[in-house]
Amino acid sequence: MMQNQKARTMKLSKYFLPILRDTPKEAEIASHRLMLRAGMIRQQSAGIYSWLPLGYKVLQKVENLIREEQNRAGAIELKMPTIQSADLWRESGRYDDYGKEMLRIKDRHERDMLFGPTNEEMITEIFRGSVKSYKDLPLNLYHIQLKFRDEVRPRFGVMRSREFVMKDAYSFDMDEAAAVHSYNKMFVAYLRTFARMGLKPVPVMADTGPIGGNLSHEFVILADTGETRLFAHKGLLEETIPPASLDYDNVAAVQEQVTKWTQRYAATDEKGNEAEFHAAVSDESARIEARGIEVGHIFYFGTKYSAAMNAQVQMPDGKLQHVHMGSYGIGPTRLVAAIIEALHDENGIVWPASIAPFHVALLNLKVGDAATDTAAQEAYAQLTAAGLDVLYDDTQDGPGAKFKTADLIGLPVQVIIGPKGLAEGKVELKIRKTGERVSVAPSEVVKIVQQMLKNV
RNA sequence: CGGGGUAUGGCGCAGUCUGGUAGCGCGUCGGUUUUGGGUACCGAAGGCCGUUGGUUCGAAUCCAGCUACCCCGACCA
Repeated sequence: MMQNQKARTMKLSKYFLPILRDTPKEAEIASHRLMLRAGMIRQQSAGIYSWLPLGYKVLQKVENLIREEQNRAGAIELKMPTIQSADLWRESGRYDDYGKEMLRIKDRHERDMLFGPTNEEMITEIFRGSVKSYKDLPLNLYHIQLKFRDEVRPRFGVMRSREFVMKDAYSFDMDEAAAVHSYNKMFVAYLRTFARMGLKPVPVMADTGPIGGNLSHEFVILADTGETRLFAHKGLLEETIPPASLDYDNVAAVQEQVTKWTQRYAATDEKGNEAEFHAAVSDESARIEARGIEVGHIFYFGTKYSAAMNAQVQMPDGKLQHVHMGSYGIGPTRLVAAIIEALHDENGIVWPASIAPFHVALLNLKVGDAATDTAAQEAYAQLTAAGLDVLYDDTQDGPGAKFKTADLIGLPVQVIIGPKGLAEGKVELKIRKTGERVSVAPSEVVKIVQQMLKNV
């Protein structure tokens, strides 16, 4: 508990935050530029990145928020290895199908191994070894783990990297109807996950690609720099997110949500086309033809893997049945970039409070001045005691530099303590997102900051 | 994999055409100073100029090969 507390708040002078003033030349899009400038990531080789402390903090918050919604929807977390045996993939037939995107390696005994690009085979192997009865269904297992796909052309920083983090969940059901409910639960969980991160998710019909199957949706965040082209009804952007109180076991209620979110036309350019779109949405002003970033993808693929790998359960009538499966992916590393892409301004990143690396940037404008130091230290202690994550800029930098840095790293609320304000008995608070500033008495700081955080 | 480009301190760049042993801005470190939107000054550290080979008395610079990285197209979280 004590250690958690320590890790959550930080003095900048003791932190590792390598801010860059100049933009590295390779960074073409805002999120990549800002992540490098804010000292969140560092490239190690093409498509492979280190996550520096500030970036890693955000990544962990994103992962934890995903966890919360996966757990709420009934999925159960486990952890599978990154290195897999080629034999598993030979069983499903994908060892040869996957091609050069799969990183193949040999161990010291010359056995064929691989760095997993996904885990359908492995989870099916785990399932079939332990689950034998329909009574143990439904089951949804997930993990959050590094993946490696040897992309032909990695680009845009962590937006499309070769090594990346993926949350992948796998559902097992006794028949198609039950499997669709499992699919629907993940559909709802995804909507909630992205919405809680301050995004407007657009679920679009998608191609099933090499994963296979016949029911699939991509969750896309609109952004000009996105690589997915999509056609969608504008109404989707105003649709209401399913509430946390939704009963995930209520099949009809969950279906109702999915129906609401899928009744309007929305498809990627691989699945749909312009003519079809225009026919479906006659009102031109209600059409969105845009680019977006794919942050999640869900599939129902029936018995494709369970049949290939012989994963069966015994049914009530005593007969064996191949289980119906689905898989559900979110890319937390890409998501961090997508959030920045969607939420930034000319001064830097604008984090939503739910995933901000710290809640508060505390700026001491005159380090070394007794009154200012004392006031800042007090504010630091009070905010920390109130359970807020604080990054206290206690460096010797001038005020200008501190303001620029604070705007760049985009913490939701800035608490600004300087001699001018203190002379009037005031501390200045600034909301990063709106730029709105208010001056308050030092004793009010915690209360007002908490109010501000509720709205961002 | 096809097309285009780049490689010089942590970041951004100049120097290459016209060979003579490396420079600027920012950052970093030490000090002084300053402090309400990148404060100023003094001092310091840091680069076998991507790599291998060649030409030459001498190569960051000329020639050849290789490698890495970036950008534009087909795949994905």
